[in-house]
Amino acid sequence: MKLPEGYYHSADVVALSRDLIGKYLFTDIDGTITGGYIVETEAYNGAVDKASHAYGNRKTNRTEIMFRQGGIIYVYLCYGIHEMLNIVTSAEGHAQAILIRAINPTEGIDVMLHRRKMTALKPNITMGPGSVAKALGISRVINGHSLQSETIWIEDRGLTFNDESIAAVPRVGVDYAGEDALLPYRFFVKGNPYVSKPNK
DNA sequence: GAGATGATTAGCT
DNA sequence: GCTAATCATCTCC
Repeated sequence: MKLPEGYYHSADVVALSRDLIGKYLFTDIDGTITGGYIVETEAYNGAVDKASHAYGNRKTNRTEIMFRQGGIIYVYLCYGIHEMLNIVTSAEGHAQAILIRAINPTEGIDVMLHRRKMTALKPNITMGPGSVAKALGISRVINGHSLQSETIWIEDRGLTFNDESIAAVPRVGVDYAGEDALLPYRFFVKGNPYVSKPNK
C-alpha cells in the first residue's frame, strides 16, 4: 500500500502533483498515527521555476535537500511561524518538489485537534500548508526523512478523482515569480471543504 | 555581522 | 478585507 520509492523518481513533477490528489499521507511522530488523503498540491519545478527556492539551480544549505533523489521530504519555515511540508521528487540533481497544501483528515483527528488547539473539527484544521504541517506534527526536525520510513509515508488506498473533479489553476502567493506565477501548477479537489481559500 | 524578506495564518474590523 | 505576528535563511558589506 505504501507508495514505492520509484514512484517519486518521475521527472514530471506536475503530473505527480496531479496524481498525489487522493493519496493518503500519514505521520507517526510521537507514537500516534495521524493523516488523511491529499486534496491540494502545488508543483515546484526546480531550476526553471522562478517560484521555486531552487530557481536557477541555486543551491544552499537549505535547498540542498531538494537536489537529492526523490522520495524524501523537505520541511522549511516560512514567515517565521509556519512550517511547510514538501515532497522531493525526480532524480538526484533535479530540484523538484511538491508542496502539500491541504489534506482531508481521516486518522487521529483528536490528536490533530489537540495540536491545533481546537475543540471541534472544522475545515481549517488542515486547510493551508502551515496548518497541514502543524496538524500532522511535522517540523524541521524531520527535514530530509525518507517516505519509506516509519515516521512519514504516503499510501495508495485506491481513492481516485476523475479529471472533472480536479481543478488545475495558478499557484498561490507567488506573484513575484513573473510569468511562472501563471502556470497551472496548483491542483485541488473541487468543492472539498479542506481546500484552502483562494480560487476555490 | 547586519538588514531584508517570504511557497502564510489568524484574528479583528 | 486588512494587518500583525515572528525568525531562518539569504545577500551583501
